[in-house]
Amino acid sequence: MYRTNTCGELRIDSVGATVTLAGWVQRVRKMGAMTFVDLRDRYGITQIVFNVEVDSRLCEAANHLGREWVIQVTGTVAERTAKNPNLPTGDIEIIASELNVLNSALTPPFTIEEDTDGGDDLRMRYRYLDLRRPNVRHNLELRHRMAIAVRDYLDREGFLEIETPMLVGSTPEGARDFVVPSRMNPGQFYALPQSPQTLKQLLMVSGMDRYFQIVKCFRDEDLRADRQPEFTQIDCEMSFVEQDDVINLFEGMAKHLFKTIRGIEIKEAFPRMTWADAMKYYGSDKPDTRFGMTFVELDGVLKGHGFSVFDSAAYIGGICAPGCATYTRKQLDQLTEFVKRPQIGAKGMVYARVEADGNVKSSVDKFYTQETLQEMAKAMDAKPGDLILILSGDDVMKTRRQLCELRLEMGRQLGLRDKDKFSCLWVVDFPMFEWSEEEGRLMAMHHPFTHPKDEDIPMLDTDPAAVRADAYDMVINGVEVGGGSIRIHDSELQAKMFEILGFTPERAQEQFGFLMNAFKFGAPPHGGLAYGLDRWVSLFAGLDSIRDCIAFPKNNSGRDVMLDAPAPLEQSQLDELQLKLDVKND
RNA sequence: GGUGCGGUAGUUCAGUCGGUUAGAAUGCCGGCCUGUCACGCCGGAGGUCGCGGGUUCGAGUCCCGUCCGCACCGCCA
Repeated sequence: MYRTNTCGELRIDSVGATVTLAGWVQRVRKMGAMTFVDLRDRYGITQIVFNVEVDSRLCEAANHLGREWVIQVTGTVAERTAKNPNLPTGDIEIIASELNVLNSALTPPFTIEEDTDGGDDLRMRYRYLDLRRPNVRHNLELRHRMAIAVRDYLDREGFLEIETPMLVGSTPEGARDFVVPSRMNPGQFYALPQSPQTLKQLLMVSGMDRYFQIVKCFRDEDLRADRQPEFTQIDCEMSFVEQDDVINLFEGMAKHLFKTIRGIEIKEAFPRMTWADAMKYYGSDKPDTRFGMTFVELDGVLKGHGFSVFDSAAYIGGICAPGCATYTRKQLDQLTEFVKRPQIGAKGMVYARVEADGNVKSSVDKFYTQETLQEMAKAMDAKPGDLILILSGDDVMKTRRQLCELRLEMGRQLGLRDKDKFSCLWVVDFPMFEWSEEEGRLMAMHHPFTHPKDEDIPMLDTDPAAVRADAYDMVINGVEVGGGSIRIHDSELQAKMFEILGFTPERAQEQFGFLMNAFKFGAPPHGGLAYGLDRWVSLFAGLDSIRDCIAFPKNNSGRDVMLDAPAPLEQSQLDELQLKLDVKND
């Protein structure tokens, strides 16, 4: 038996017991005739004492232990003379009578502590050491607890967890596929699923009624702090439901997660905001609603006064930053620089302070009378001491996105984006399609299986761009944590959708015939939703990157630097697959 | 595909206007120390300044290229 107890469980009531512990050497403190060793495992840290007077040879052996050596210690639990209140086991220590080195270890390249000195790259290269650190481990423990809570909730709601294949067919719409060559079918390829979308719809045709799966999805697109090429979805689908049924059930799941994981009880229903309002008031389809500063459109007030920038603009919008009239010229210049950065792309920024006496002083005073400026302040509900920031542009959507960035930056500067505060909402009534400049055609905003709003179906023929969808996203603190839709279950409507998306009937049949054919065999009305598990965990753990809650993530270039993948194949493997490479090196 | 920031000791970083032997902290090694827990004190070792080229009497520092990392834009039905 390697151990009788873990390094995290012994307390004062065990004093006198003989125990054996095993773990990693966190630190050795030599005091001369006495040596302390902090022994660590997943459960905690326990202090081991070696004393020359008790056993000089044992103490000498302890003096030669290195960091991260794996040892086994037998001894007696004793009450400490000097207790450590920072440690759960801090009231006791083990007076060692036996020491067994199970394995020595090289000195780790970075410290295995709460705040490591290792950079991201090094941590990923030695991820197995990084995972020994308590905060990374806590994230994985949180992830585990969330997965358990999800299964618990969905099981009680009658959902079946059903696995769908990882080797599926490539689909043209959506993200790029990761492809897998088939040896038995030379020249042909599987694709890894971007999501189990069509398969879960087929499960509804099968009458499974309520399905879920905690499942890996794969997308061969560029990475971000919140995007990995393989990520985990809580994927769900239900039959005989309308939008409200799906929203209510998964709002219930969100509340269940908040309660069981964060101890936060949310009684009231999540607000619902139309996509159009989200764009109008926040300039984003995933607004951070932890704070206000919503957009006010100022075209009516500020146009036609001879200021050519505004007079020629298609959109003028402002936000009111409460109490920020004290911003210095330097701070305002920095904000202007911020919105002019290439990633944001605004041409400039106009500001106006509401002074203590109610007068408005702006950077464009020479174009506007005090009366007009007062009218603007009133439209924005600005009070003395407030600061008004205005952006304009000739593209409404682009300018709103720029103003969105400015709003988020102001929220950050004013400390309004507290990681321990949560603001949830549903964004609903997404447009069915969006125009793709690159493709020169309409693309499905959600996906091509999304049901249009019943009242908008007549517009499919006349004005498809105006059609709204039965699609919904859940947004928390500006993070899209999940989304879904009611699906089309009628083969003719599905065929029409492909036609609008520019598919020939032949190609639609070739790519999605299996689905449209299935719909002809009695498909129930159905809909569903997928939550992003990585994002949920990151949100609850307050992480800046989803990498910190994934055991073995990829780096910015999609590489696993520990495994050194991807990597070239052996020629023999290529031969077996009958593949010839033509790699361009330029 | 693009933009920005970064790459100097095992690690995290500093390094002025281009100028003598490239520093600090931490880690590592050795010594001292009986109540430490970020122990303390003394001593020591440790450098291809990412790589290649250029400018210069002289380059960690300036220029060009390149590789790598991070954040972002495009992209992500």
